[in-house]
Amino acid sequence: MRGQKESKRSKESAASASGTLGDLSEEAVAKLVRRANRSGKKKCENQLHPCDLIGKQESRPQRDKKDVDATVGSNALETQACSRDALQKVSRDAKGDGESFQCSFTNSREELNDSDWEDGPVPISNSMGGHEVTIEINETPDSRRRKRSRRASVEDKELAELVHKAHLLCLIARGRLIDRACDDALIQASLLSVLPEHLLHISKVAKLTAKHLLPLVFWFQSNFRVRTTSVRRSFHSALNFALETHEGTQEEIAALSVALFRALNLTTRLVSILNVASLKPEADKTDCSSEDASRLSKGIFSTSTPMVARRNEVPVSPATSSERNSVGETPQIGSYKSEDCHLTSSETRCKGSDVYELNDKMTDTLACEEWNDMSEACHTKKSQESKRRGDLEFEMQLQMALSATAVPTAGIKIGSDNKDSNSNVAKRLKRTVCEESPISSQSISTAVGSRKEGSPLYWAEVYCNGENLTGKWLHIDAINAIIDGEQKVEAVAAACKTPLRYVVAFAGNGAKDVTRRYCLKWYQIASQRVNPIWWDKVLAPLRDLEVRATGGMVHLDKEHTGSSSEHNKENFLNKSGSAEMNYLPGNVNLNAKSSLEGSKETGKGLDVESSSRSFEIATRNSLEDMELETRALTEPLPTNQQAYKNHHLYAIEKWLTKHQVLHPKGPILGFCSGHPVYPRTCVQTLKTKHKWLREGLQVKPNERPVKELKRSIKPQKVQVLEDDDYVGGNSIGTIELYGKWQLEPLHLPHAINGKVPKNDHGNVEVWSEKCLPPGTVHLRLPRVFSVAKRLEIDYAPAMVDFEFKNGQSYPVFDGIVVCAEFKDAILEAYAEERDRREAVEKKRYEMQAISRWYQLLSSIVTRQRIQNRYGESSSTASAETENVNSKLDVQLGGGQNDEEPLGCQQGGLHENTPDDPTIELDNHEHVFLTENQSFDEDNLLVTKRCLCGFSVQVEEL
DNA sequence: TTGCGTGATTCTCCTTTGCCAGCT
DNA sequence: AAGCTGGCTTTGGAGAATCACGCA
Repeated sequence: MRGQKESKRSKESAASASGTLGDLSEEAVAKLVRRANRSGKKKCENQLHPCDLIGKQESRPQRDKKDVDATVGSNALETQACSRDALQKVSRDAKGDGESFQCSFTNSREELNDSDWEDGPVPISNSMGGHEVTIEINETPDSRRRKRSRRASVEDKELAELVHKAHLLCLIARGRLIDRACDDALIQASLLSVLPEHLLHISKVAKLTAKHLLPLVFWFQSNFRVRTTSVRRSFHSALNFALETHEGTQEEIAALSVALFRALNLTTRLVSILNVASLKPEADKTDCSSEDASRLSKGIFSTSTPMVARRNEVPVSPATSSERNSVGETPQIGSYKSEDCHLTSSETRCKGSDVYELNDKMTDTLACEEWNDMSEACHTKKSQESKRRGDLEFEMQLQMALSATAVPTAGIKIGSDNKDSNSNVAKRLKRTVCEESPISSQSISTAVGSRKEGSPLYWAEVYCNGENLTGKWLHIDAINAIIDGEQKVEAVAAACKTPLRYVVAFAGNGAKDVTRRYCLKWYQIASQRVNPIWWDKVLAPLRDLEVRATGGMVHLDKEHTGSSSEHNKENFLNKSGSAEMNYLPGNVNLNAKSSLEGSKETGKGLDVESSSRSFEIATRNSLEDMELETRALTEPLPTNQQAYKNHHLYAIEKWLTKHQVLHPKGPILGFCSGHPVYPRTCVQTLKTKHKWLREGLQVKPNERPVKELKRSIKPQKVQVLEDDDYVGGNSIGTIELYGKWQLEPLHLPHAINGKVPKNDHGNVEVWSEKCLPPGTVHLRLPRVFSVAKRLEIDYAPAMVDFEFKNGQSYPVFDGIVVCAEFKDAILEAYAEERDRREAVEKKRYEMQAISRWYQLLSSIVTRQRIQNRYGESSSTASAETENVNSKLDVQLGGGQNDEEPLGCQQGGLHENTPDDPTIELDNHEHVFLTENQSFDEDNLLVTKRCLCGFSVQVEEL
């Protein structure tokens, strides 16, 4: 079983290793669709639209041991029909679109789970048919226990990973599409045509800095606004429309800003957070409905931003903000202050309640969009009546927030029927929305951010050669007029519950992962990202394209380079360091390591310090790689212990596994809850002697085991172990573990005089090439041992693995190990043997064919004889026989020139009228006399004839 | 709200060198 | 008679991973 897994893994890795981006995506999508189709049947049973709930409960009243007392109205049939339709729709979705399938599924499950909001009796009034349906659910005391969700199986995880990968590829494709649109000459020219003349000079600035970009960004932000509604059309035409109306989705406005920067000859990237489906099964369950609903309507990227007006609300601009303040809007949620520019975008952008109500309804409506074909009635009912407690709480939050901030509530439309319940809910609400807060708190209320709305998803990066002496990619969010706010992105995204797992910069139809620039807590997202090898393979071709588009040479001024590198380093440290971050990993040489890894990755990496001595020119790309690598190595120490469990940089002893040890035990980088923090590089994995042997290493003499583990002994094996010590330990029930520093290369005995050194079992363990005794070779050929035996050459069976069957391990052999000098002789003999075997096999095959032909012909003859004797009695049988004969004539007799796949025999069968009329056909036995047979030299066919006129053609072998 | 500790549950890894009947 | 093939009583325990819950 493990072997199968490994072969599967190796196949996958081989496919991914050799495949192009297209292959990778094709493979991932194909797998996904296969899985979706396969699991579709299984899961569809559980997938019911929320509107199916009643029907479901009706049909299975005892389900989950809940006592359901249902008075079913006359609409039961309608409900059942709805269920059927829903199921059919789900099946279609599963075949057509894996993602929507999953989302719909999750969505429906979420709805199901929402029934868990209320405990105890739940009266549900059904207004559809005028009949009341009352369902009382009495939960048993241990129902909470049972609610524990089933843990994700391996299959679920694989499916989630496939969805994740496919989604990533889709998002990358989308990003490239937008990036291409940003390069459109017409759009760029149009943008330039509306740009004030004084801003055109920015393209001539020699040393571009954030300050130069400030007026441009302000102008853009005041002239373009974001709306949430989008029309289904191609992105390019949508972009044109947005340009025309100065209004568009966040995606479009961000693209326009990038196009504008590019039109001004600024090296610009479009940066996007790839808000991808979770890698872990059902992790998105709770927020799938809103998120996916927005995705469904707005394309793959959802569009929203925290600081912009919604819907068709009057755009917020610096020019108009004062007016708006005068009518009561609050000061704003999100203003960033640039370190360099002290830029403040102090605008009033509190989200109007009507807007949010719209969003709520939109969300619900859109979530149902997938379903609305199924049942209009169900849909209507849902959208009108299924306001959940979360929605009510949210509305109350808004109401309280607005009253607190004196926003006119005229536009707020909270249903009067909900007011009572709202007041109850409101008692529990202590937070207010839109409260003013300092910038450090990111100015985003978590109450608002509790939804995924409002997360920054798009921005631009402009290369400013005047920044940091060596140049710098500058974060510019033109939608919100934020410059150099890269440190804030993570916090804002976190506040909006948008995981910052992938931040990708697009340029020149390529892409580059720049997540490191925006993410300080890498350890938190590392586990949520896809396998880095796969990700690197996907991005590799795109990275080249991106480098070609944005790469440029950076002249490092010798006078300043040293100081600039120091400055950079300090800058990184200051940005990434926290109060607890007083140490760097002691054995990590920042420059050396980052340079090394940067070089590995790009092949062009240059160390700033070394470059100050030997190079004056570095590429932008290499400098950026170095910056990102430096960030990777200078993460602040996490403040919670559990983060150290799988942290890539740091470790605390408490969270080491039993096979891990700290060596050397130091330096201590800091403390977390009193536990000393060590560099992860100090963590060494321990293995038994036997395990090291498999890697071609052996323990040095006189080395003591670092650790001894107790070993559980199976009862039936105690006896065995009493007689023979376990291979990894020197005493019963103990496993001795050694570290890598206690090892040396494996020294195996040499093969002498053609004798292969064998182990106690008379074989050689070949875990890898390193495990072969010097002077020997491993011949992995089937039955090669017989050749060696025949030649009387010493050999040893090569044991390559263990197979676990029936509770026992059995060795798996593959080929033999022989002395190298016999290799050629054995291979030669093996080839001869193989030829001989093939010849024998061929002969056997031909004989078999002849035998089968003989059987066939005999049966035909017998049949013919019977036909001749009894044929008159049955005209039907006669017709049949005639039919058969005619076919045979064509296939056998008449088909002399036809190709015969067997190629060994070809026969013609001719039942003619007897030449000699005296011959009795009834008891006649065919006799083929030699003088009557003829030989066709061209076709090598012998025609044998009987006196009765019967002839057979046989191919001469 | 976040983090920690604990307990419950589930999953994964590790284990490790036949034997025999029937068929060719 | 020798060699090959395939089926057997298809483990079970430890530890890792994950989740829920209470508490601070």
